[in-house]
Amino acid sequence: MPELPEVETVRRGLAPTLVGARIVGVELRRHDLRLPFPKDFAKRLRGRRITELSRRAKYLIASLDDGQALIAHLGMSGSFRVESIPEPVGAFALTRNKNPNHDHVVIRLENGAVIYNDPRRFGFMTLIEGAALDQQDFLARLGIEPLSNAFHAQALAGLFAGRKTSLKAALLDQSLVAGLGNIYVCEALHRAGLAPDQAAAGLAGPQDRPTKETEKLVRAIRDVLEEAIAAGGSSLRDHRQADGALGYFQHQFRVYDRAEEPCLRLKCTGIIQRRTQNGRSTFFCPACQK
DNA sequence: ATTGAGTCCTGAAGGC
DNA sequence: TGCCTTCAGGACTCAA
Repeated sequence: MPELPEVETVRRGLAPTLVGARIVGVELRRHDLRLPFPKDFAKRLRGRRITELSRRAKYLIASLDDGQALIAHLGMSGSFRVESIPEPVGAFALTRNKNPNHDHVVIRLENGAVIYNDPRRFGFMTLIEGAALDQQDFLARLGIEPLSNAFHAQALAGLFAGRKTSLKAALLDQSLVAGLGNIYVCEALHRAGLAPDQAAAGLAGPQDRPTKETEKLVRAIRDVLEEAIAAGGSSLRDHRQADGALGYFQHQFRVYDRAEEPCLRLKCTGIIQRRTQNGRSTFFCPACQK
């Protein structure tokens, strides 16, 4: 499931191919993903040169030379792959085990193609005027970028103040901190030694001043995201890097998908538990997460 | 305003 | 073996 580290991995993988390249054509194999493609999507992209490939939370943003921006969200199962021309007709060697029936978008460049594949179609793409980027609803609603300087204990304490919801639900709320998903929230909470079901407001502390726990949580989130990016993301189900390589951070999970296995914290003798919280699986160690 | 439940989708995994 | 059911989850919409 692409969360921030996976999207960043995809960005880094695609950048050498996309930045500076001209789009010679776009082929849509269906009219929508989770959302419909905007009107004249292919036509508005054709002939444009990509000037920059950036990321905001789990969104990829390709800036174009005419001021437009192509926004892509990978949903749960979206991935890009790069193919160089000539594309082998009828050959499946380069599809890397992906069902070509789920190749929904082909972006043709002068010297190759970038193909978007998404079995579950929870992703989407849209095209907006760059000047309106910050006003786009789904981007404007996003909270703090967790790898930015704006993400610090004081800010997090302010966001959590007065929240009745659980710590885990608060961290999954993209309007507070943007880019975390189920896996990295579980991992960060374990690293910080914090129980997922405690009230988020408790992390705000008196006068909304950050507590030691808030400081720990900020560090844990940063660390786990940076380590995951360095590992090329986590390959669960079908996340791969743009060059088809697998990320390997899943081997460093300490709680996610480890129910009934021993806690990996030094000297902790707890057993990892799985519980459903807000309709999502939460993995945690009841012994060392308080 | 905040919060939680329901929804979309397909492939993997488990049960019989 | 194979069919059937259940589950996974990001982010939207809706309702309390």
